[in-house]
Amino acid sequence: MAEKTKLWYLENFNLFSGMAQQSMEEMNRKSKMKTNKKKEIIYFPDERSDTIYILKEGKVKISRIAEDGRTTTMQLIGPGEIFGEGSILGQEKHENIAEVVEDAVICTISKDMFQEMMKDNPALNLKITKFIGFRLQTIQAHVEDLVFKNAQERIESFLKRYVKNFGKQMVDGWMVRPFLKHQEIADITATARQTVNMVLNELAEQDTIKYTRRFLQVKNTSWLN
Amino acid sequence: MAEKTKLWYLENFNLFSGMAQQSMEEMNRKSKMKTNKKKEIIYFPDERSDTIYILKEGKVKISRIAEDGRTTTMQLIGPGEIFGEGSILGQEKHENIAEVVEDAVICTISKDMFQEMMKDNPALNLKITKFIGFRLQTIQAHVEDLVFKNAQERIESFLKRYVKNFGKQMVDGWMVRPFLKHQEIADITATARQTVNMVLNELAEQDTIKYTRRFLQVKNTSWLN
DNA sequence: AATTTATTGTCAGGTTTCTGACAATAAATT
DNA sequence: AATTTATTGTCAGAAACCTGACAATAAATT
Repeated sequence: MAEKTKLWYLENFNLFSGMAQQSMEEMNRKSKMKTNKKKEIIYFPDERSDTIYILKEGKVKISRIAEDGRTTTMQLIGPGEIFGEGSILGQEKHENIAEVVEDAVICTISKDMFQEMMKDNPALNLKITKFIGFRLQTIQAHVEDLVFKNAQERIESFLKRYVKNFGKQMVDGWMVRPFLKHQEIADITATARQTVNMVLNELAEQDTIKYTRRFLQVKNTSWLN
Repeated sequence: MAEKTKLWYLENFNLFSGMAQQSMEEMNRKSKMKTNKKKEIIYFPDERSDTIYILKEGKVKISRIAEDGRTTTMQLIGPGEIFGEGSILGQEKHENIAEVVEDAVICTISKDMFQEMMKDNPALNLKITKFIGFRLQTIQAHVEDLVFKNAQERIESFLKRYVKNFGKQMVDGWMVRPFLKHQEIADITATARQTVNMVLNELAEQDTIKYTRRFLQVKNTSWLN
């Protein structure tokens, strides 16, 4: 496999699909690419937000911490998504923590340069706009889940989304690897670790899923809806 | 008091402050103004979203309904705020219901015209951008409240926000009028009507607030933080 | 003013889900 | 391979809050 240059990443990015060659090279000049290991923190709450981040590989977790130390995950960012979008929405500071949960390749570009590019690139502008709209919808769906669904339903519908977003279809159902710790699922679904354990084993019991600490396999595909 | 023309409203709108006279008149031509009575529905879920709404007077409630009929309020829109912003974020359909909860004066403009205006009006563009960022923050704060706060805390912090947003400062504390039904507060805070009742009476007990069905008064101002 | 309707007040279960505690297992380290 | 550490499995008890039921009060209607 050929070495992956930053331009290679940018070109394979649907955010930039259809962008002129010239703009592409401009983006390449103006952005930086970095590899971040698991557990690295990309930004903290209260840190100034003047950068936007584009994730090419890996996973990043966007979360919040309460004063008493409790934690909740707002969203999991996967390849092809941007984060830190608050910077282009005029937010001075980050409210969230962004932490790498699977070794990541991240492109960064200063909000000023990005906005400059958006100004004379309507296609990019439109894509960002749609992305923001999508983000807004996602968070509203999160609220809806918290209000209308019970713990078991929240856990199940998260698992479904997780598999659809990050899994691969195989002969014997869907497969995601690596899997998450129960505590991580609990943080995402606003439940307790023990409840996650219970739901997971119930699903395994009825042969809907099979899992170890390393992978999650959905055996009964119709469960995915 | 002079009759309120639409132009009068537009000019007193901070969304358009600093806008050129010419653009102002263009906006006036392109938008419509309407008065909506309490309980009128501005839009339903699944309705096409091709309009943006600017609220000058009154209150509008943005909410969601589950299949089983349960309801939750995502936000209360007050004078000076826009809603239906999904239209300019590329969302085909509304996910929410927008319902007038206090007789309202609403300006509407088609998303196409609005985007046209944004294109050659950087100041307007910036304001909308910031507004969207603010909306995103608000919803994230909603998630945070649901996860970290218990029912009592959610109700209290909603009351504080409500008073700060919609109340007037008086010699003897803050005053909001009209007040909300307990069920409405329950819908906003994702609690039960009876719990709202309990919290409200507890606060009245300790002389923090005083309320009837018509108004809410905060007697102990330090409670507001 | 009398009557009807809507909203608030109160209370007793009942449910859901969390907490804490510890054992069992798997993974990582030595 | 043996030992240490991290994660998962299991359970009992507790807390928070909801549900349902009905009475009391306020508002709206006649």
